[in-house]
Amino acid sequence: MTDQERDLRARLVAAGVELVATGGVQALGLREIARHAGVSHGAPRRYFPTHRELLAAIAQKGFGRLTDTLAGADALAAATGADARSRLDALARAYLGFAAAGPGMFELMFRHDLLEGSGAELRRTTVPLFLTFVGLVAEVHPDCDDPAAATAALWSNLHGLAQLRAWGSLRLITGSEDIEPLLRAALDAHLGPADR
Amino acid sequence: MTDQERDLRARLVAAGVELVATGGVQALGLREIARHAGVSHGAPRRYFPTHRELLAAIAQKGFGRLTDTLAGADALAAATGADARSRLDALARAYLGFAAAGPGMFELMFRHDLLEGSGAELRRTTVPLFLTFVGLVAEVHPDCDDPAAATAALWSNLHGLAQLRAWGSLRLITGSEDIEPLLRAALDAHLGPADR
DNA sequence: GAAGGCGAGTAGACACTGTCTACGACCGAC
DNA sequence: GTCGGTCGTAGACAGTGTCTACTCGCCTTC
Repeated sequence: MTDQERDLRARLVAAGVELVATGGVQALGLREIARHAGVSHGAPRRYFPTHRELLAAIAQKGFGRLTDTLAGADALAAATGADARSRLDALARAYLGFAAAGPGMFELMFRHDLLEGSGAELRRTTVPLFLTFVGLVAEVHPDCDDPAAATAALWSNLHGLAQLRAWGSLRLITGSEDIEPLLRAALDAHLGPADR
Repeated sequence: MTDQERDLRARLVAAGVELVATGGVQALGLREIARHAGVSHGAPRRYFPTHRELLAAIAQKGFGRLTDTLAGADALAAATGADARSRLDALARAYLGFAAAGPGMFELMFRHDLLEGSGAELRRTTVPLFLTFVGLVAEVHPDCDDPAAATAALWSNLHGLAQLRAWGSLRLITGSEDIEPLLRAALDAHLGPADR
């Protein structure tokens, strides 16, 4: 039994991460998480006064993993001597990959009705990451007078693509589940065509 | 007492539309909708076997209104002799305006956990509208070999912007709630800079 | 006109949820 | 050895969505 297993707080969060991966957001009932962690339904209250605070902690874990995923992808791209455009490409794919790998967690992370109050606090984790995004965009568009706006526009496009796919709307609209041409179109639009 | 008030099915949907506008998705409890419609909690079952089917009907109303809103905005723009680019501009603003005017309904419409099964069916309403989008994009980009992909990319960007704003992430990232520069950046990226 | 059938809505039960409160077991400090 | 505090348990409570009688009023039919 590791320290992490001993600490109920961490155990509850881990149980939530596991549950949301297998059963989606609706599997994240307070009692269900407690059961999965092997404690009674009243136990979580000691660490999380309310159900939402527990969900927020689980989502926090998700934001941490997203940050790690993106940072890892960017480090990998940078290590191979990729230019800014290629690094943004890698980041975008890592973002969409994260959403596709854990759609339940991805949904939780942006369900502000479940995280209300702590939502903005949580997403603060991704701000430093956003700044590296901005730096790369500024490198691609040296003459852009508002790189933050351009980056936010690109960021929101990735978000939209991730959710279009999660909702299964891609097939409805384009007749195919393949997100690749859409991602390429989005990146080309925001960053200019890739020179390959 | 109008016909609509007499027909409980329509009355329940209307109650849901009203509730989601004032109290958000979490106000859409089955019993709460029934109360608001002035009937007992068992009554909806006659028309909607399950809670989700009632929610789907409410969301359907939302998709209808979105379609009307966008069609109205486009008709207005077209009537003033606007070119394709300006019409897309108007459509984009109408889309974001719809999301901002009724964030609860907008959230419901894309909560696939609540609408699962009927979600794709619902969104089918917007497909014809999407096709007019594609036509306008093809007009702006006559040499584009995949206008559907380009349109889906633009569409997803608008989606992302709407949700970034709904989550209050704009201030977090750009330091301002103003979506205008982001919308402008997105439209410029996907459609080229406006010639004004 | 009376009787039977049927559809619409009511009311209660059921299992479940999140929250709250009282209780008990444990453990280190004095 | 006893006290105090922490941690988890167990039950109550109001609320939920679903399911199942049951009632009432209307319409058809004889």
